[in-house]
Amino acid sequence: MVYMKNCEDLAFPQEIKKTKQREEIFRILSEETEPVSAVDIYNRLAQTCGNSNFAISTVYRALGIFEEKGYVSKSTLMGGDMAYYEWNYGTHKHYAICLKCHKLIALKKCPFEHMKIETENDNFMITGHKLELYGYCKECRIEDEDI
Amino acid sequence: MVYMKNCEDLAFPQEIKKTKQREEIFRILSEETEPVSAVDIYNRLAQTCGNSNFAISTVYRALGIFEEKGYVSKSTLMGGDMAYYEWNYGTHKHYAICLKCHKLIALKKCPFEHMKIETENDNFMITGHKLELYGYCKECRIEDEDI
DNA sequence: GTCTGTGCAAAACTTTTGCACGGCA
DNA sequence: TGCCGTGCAAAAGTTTTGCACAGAC
Repeated sequence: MVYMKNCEDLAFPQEIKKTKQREEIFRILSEETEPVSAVDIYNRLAQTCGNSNFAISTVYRALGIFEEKGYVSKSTLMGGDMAYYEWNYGTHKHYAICLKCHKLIALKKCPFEHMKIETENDNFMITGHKLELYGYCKECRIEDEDI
Repeated sequence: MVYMKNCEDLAFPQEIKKTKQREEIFRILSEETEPVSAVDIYNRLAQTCGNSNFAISTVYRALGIFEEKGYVSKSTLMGGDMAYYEWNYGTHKHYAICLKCHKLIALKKCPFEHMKIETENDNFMITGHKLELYGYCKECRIEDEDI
């Protein structure tokens, strides 16, 4: 995990070789406040750089490197079949996902920060976790009073 | 969510039409104590019933129905690209996943049972959640002292 | 007959891989 | 030269879909 003092410190990681493509992918990830899929990134590249010389495999490969070095975290939202990627700003984030409109709402803080969790035999060393909440956002509850 | 008093109550759900294929899929799910993939189920069907007349699409369709009615929960473990399915015994389960040997270890209880979680605008109605823990199990820590 | 579930094959979709080329030290 | 990243196409793997048929009511 890479820790930074604040968002202004955000820069392309030194340990990863810079290329035009990786810089663009980094820019998109760093501008984004929500997890994005590889295809999202690819489409956004097509918009900004013309539908020119970017390959989807380049996106996957760059994301793979970023993830391997701990700069990006990968997750599968809503048990879906596509992976979403998000730049790691030191502290991780969790989301609540509206079951109706699929909007993501960030949690104020990680509920596990100071929590002790017991596994079956109490002999598991926990190093990380993933959490997703499901439910209904304010707007969807107002629209549909059954909820 | 379907609540049952205990495991002996476990029976094929009345609201779903019984077929030979669905009963077999149900049996495999109910015998299994860990999440299984559609392909796992398919292979186990091939073993028990001969490699005869079962189609993988039948497995997916049955799982889809079970999930839709709330009897089965689907998840993607370890950010992988395959979905795993598990029969819902009323109370849900969480797992700790060993990053080395990939073994699953069940949590003693859900850490969210009585927890209040705040979202950004405090206007989200939480109805469910998914949690995965990562780390190292006892055996893998002993084998590899670096951990 | 009607309805629903199924097997089979094909398609769709996400992700990975092989390979040749291009840029750069 | 050697190395690494890339584009392109093809492949792999998971999941879905179309269609005709079989079985139940």
